Amino acid sequence: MDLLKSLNPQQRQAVSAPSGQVLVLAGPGSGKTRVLTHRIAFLVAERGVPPRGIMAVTFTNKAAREMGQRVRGLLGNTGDWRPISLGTFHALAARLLRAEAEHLPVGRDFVIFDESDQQALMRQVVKDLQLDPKQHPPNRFRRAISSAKNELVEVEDYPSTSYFDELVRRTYARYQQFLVANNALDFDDLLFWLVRLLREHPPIRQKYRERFRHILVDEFQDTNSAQYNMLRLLAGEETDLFVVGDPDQSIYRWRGADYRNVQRFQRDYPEAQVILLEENYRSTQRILDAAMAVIDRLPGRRRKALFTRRGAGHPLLLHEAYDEADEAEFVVQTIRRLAREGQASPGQVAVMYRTNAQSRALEEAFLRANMPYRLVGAQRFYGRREVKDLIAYLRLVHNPRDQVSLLRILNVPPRGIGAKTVEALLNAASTLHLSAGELVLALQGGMPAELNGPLGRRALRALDAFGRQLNAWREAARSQPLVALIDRILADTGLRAYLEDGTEEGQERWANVLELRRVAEEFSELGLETFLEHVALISDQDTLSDQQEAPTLLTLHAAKGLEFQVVIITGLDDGLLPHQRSFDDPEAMAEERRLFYVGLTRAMDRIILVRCFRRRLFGRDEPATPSRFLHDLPSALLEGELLSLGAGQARAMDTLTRWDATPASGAPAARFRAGMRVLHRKFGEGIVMESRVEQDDEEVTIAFQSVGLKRLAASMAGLEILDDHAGGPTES
DNA sequence: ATCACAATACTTTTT
DNA sequence: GTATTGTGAT
Repeated sequence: MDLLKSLNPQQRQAVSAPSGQVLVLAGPGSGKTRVLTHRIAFLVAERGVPPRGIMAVTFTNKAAREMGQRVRGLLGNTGDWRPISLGTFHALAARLLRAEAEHLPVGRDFVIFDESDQQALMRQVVKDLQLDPKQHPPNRFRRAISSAKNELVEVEDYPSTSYFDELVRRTYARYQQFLVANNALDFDDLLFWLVRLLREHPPIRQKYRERFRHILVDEFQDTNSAQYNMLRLLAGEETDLFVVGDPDQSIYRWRGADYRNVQRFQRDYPEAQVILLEENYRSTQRILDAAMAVIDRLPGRRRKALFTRRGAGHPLLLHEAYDEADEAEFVVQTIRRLAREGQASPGQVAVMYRTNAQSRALEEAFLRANMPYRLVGAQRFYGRREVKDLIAYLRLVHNPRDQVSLLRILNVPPRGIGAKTVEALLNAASTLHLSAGELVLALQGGMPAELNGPLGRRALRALDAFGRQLNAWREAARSQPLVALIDRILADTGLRAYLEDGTEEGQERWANVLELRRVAEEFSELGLETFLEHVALISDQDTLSDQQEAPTLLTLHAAKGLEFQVVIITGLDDGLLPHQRSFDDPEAMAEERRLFYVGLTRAMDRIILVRCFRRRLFGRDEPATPSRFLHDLPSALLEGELLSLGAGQARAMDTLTRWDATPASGAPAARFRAGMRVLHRKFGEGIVMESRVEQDDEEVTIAFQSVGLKRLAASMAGLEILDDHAGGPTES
């Protein structure tokens, strides 16, 4: 039949495999997405499976959307079409949990806490338990609890084998209490609670087993323990389970993903059919050879012989730049050149990097060259303060028990509710056994004694006014479309005037608010709850628009599942890729290697690798050495000046060690020198340890008798020179 | 209560 | 280089 005609024998075998358990181990570019979409279409068209009975789980929402479109394309839009359930584990869990909310400690209107909400909550926990946040960074607890949840470890089961673990145990318990009080679940809870629900309520489990007779999972190597357990619970004897993955592309271990789920699957389902896809339809052979040279150094894996019929192709190009700016400039020029020579249009080029911070230099170069670009990264938008603020308003309207959101916006823009007032409010709320949000809502002119006592008239009036607004918004949420609610909030709070402070930045902030409003317009029919869920579960990849004819800038992680004609990987320095934080952990180093492998295998025709001698890290220039992964690439596959001890390296060393006494022209001469005795109006007397001339100021490090070492900006500090015993010019 | 500036601490990757 | 917290002045 038509569906199978365009496939190779292995793909065909997978697509038409009998219902049961199927594990497809697919190399990069082997058409695994095609296999999945064809399998779904095959089930519907050939086996007569109702689309409603199919659950397909992808890694990102974008992948889910695309898969839906592709399946629709294969089936044609005729007939009585009902949408297939497609989604990510988190979106799926959120949906099922809302449907079964009576079994949860939170209401069906729960909100989803993202990482920054989790952090805010954890700060409250640490404060509540009277721990010193300096000594016990809330973030460490957050992380420990997150991995515990991913491993399905309950609070009671958390080991207390060390002092730290004991603290985690305590914070974990309190953190969960706080979440419930906020009527909120965090990312990890979504999975954890669903597993619990399915485990403890056989009727519910049975219901979904009957509903979803076919479950398909993409990117199976990046599932974590909770997800795997969820899968096992959802799949009964009768379920057709079809998972696709590539252990070599597992890059989310740090988030709890465990590629050993692939082995676990084979152990748990010994009958499962295993199908291998090795033929590559994406890359040229040189690219595959390079990728294999990198990945084959990993021990204990099943080797894949990747091959293609696309021919040898171009060698990989290696370039060493001087610094980040130079690196970025090279990237821009290369894209220009490729376009000029007709090799690749800019829209077919991807620029990849290990850390988000690296995008800055690149963006600057693109802006300077007046070249448009697409930046993948939801953080950039949804992480912005003003965007988060507006979302917090909406969340509070939807769920007044959300204290994290309440505290976030209670005084933004300033409305006369300061720290004292907040404290009194929280105390009163806990005495009255209400959430702070509910208390504010209940005020309506009548003040309980708990607030009347400690607070002055002005503060009471401010709280009351806010309560009235919040009530009005809740009414608007019930009766009016989402955008009307947003407009009402914006008008009532005067957010625009607050944001637009006359600076360019202020304009941009307001523009971001409008952009969020525009996104909300698309959710007018779906409503507030769906909108909030969307913004909570949105992924980086989701922000990649596919229309523009511009190069794509993205992290290597975000590149998973994508392909480009030309891939430029920047920052191939040791410490960046592999990242320094992975050095002492072999498993983490293996993951860095797989990450590089993922980047390489995104390319269809060309790979360009770039690194630089000096890199700005921590705001300071540091020398960099070439990535150790570069040494694994056979030189036969490479083109361009060789790394390490080439002429360039010698030049760099020279630059690094040369004594340069003459300050750059235009820079002010240093006023302070090591050894000087100086007087500071607050810190008193001290001795200058070091002085560095910055852009148009001087950064002085001074040892004070009173407070020890301080680093100050000379122009701000108001230093008085007592005497000048300095020996000579100080240079770092 | 609010602002402005200064010091501090932290940046791997993200659903 | 950035986000958040802390401090002193108004």
